[in-house]
Amino acid sequence: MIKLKDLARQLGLSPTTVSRALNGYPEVNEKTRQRVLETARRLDYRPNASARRLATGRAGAIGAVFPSNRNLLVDPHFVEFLAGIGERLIEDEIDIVLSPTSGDDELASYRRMAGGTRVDAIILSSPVVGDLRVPLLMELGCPFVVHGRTQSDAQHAWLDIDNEGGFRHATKHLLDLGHQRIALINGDSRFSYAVYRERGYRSALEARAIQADPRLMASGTMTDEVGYRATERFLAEAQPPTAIVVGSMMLALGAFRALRSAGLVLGQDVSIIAHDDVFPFLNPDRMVPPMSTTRSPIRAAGTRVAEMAIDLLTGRSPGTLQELWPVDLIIRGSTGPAPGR
Amino acid sequence: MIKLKDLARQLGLSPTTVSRALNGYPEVNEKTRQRVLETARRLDYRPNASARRLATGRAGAIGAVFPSNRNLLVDPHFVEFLAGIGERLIEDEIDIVLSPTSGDDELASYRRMAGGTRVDAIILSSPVVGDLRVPLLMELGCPFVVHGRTQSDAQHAWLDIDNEGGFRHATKHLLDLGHQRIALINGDSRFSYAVYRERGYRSALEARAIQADPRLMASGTMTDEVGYRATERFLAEAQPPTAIVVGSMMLALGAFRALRSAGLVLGQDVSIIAHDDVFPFLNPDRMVPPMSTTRSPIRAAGTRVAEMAIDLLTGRSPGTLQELWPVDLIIRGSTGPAPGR
DNA sequence: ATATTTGTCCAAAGCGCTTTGGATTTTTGG
DNA sequence: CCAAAAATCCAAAGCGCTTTGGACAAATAT
Repeated sequence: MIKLKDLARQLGLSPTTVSRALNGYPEVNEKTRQRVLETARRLDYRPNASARRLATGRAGAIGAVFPSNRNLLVDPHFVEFLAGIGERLIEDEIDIVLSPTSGDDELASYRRMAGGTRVDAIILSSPVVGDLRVPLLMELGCPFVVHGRTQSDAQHAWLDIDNEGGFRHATKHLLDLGHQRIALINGDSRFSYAVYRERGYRSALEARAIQADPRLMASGTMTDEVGYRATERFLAEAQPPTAIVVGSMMLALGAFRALRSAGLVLGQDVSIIAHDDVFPFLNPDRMVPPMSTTRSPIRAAGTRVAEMAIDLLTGRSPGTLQELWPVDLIIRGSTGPAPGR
Repeated sequence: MIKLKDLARQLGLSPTTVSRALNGYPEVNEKTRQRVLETARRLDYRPNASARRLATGRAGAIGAVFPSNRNLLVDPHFVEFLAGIGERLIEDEIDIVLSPTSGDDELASYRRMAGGTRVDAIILSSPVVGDLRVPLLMELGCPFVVHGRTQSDAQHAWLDIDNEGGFRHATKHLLDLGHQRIALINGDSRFSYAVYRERGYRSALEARAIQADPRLMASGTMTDEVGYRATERFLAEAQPPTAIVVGSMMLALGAFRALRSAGLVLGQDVSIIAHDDVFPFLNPDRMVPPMSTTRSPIRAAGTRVAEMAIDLLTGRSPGTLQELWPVDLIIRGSTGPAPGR
């Protein structure tokens, strides 16, 4: 393994000059730089990452905590989001450092990451209501970006989608189609996005002076099964819903399954609008009937969040890095007018 | 951010002694060690990771390449496997460094990881037939463990499950139940595990002098959709199969869906045995009917592979780190005797 | 009693890179 | 043509830790 000093000796130059040539500093003759670059390539020189990190004080890595502890389920949303992060970070040759959490000491994982120059910044996803990680990271003084919002007033960088607006819009659309009893299958209510979504749902109903009915509301992990059971429960009601707003495509698959079991036709007997985070393996357009969705690619969010993390490192203040992305409503075959109208 | 020198001054000791006390070396008085440990905790001392890495020459991290490029699909298998890795690595406070791949220069990602002390070892998953990554890593001299096998004779560490045996066993079981036309829905045939599985399937058929029928064989990405389409195709045959061996639960879900669409009853008209990598969100026991499976938790494999990577770093030779795990066959309600028997 | 070992601790030399503060040469301006 | 400015390069001092090779005192052996 060749090192900088070797390379310098090889070239008859000082390590200083070689380092500068390699890192694009101006105080080196262009001809020399080319010579250095060429020789470095030829000798397959790879700078020692640790040494560079120590000298610069930058880790060249961004951290994320692997939330595999939460009921042992590795959320595909997180993974897709991570893929988005990766897409951006690779451009700057920045690594992703994953710190898996064992058990409940999730905060310890963050503490470990933030301390000791392991990473330059941390990306935090799926915040819960009153998330303790945010104050912790603020206290530790580690730069971080949140995917989602916390209710705290802390001035930190975040990127969120307009969950409230999206769900209000979806619910309003169903109301416009004449639906009166509209159910909600939400994500786990501890997560702050679920709170915003419920808020949007409720506000659309209230605008028509409709009282939200707890018997038509469910929440849980975003799995097929939860969607199935919730829908089953709704259909057993004396007055079952004619439309359902659903928090994810996985949940919607379960809901779809339950409808079919009950002999009901999607888009006719019951309408569904589901939130689509856009997974490569789950295309709402290719379903039968195609699924109406509120849409916001979570992968793109990851890419942008990574970008924001990089901005943070170049000195931008966290307060100026806050974005709320709109959510599209895309109407397809799974929504229709309320039956008998 | 307090550093070792500060801590030493604070304690009236030399940095040497403090370092040794902290790292558990014997040549330090037990009382002194306690005093150091206590003060370190009180002052919240966190050693600089880069400095330590530079001094020790170890990165304290293990690398994995994020295969998000392969048709943009982040495989849940990979994620669950990663979770298993994390489970083990956290015990030794070892990070996972994820290097996302952009486009087709996957090899470049490996090269980048292997060079420059970024990681101490690399974990390589889902090898394809004639995988180029293996010779590359051998050439680069970077320790690595493969999850799966390559057909090469290279003496490297690997952990694989007995895909061939598992699928032979499953197929044989169906034959024993009187099934004559047994289909196979396999994973993408470029992956070496798919090759082993097909081999197992074929050998069981051949043992009964049955010719494998290409019209009853399909392969592709492990998604619900692929499973659906493959089954649809099988059912359209003049002589449709009465049983299907399936490469994953996702594929099986699609197959199940197709059977239902065709008005067929799972476990009666058509039997299915699917390979179960054990996902927390997909329980074959809770399906209706429960799904018969060949079972091998991929998460546990991750944990063991991580362990092997650690062993590799403590000097064990790669050739002694090769394990083939058996695959259980678990019979549930989705398998029954061949119809009319 | 002295010689040897053992237990504790420390000074200083790295690890491989970046970066500060010149030194030396070349170019420019008057 | 000479002084000032610009261009080009370098020596050496870190970055914060680990580790080698003692130093010194206390315990043990001779």
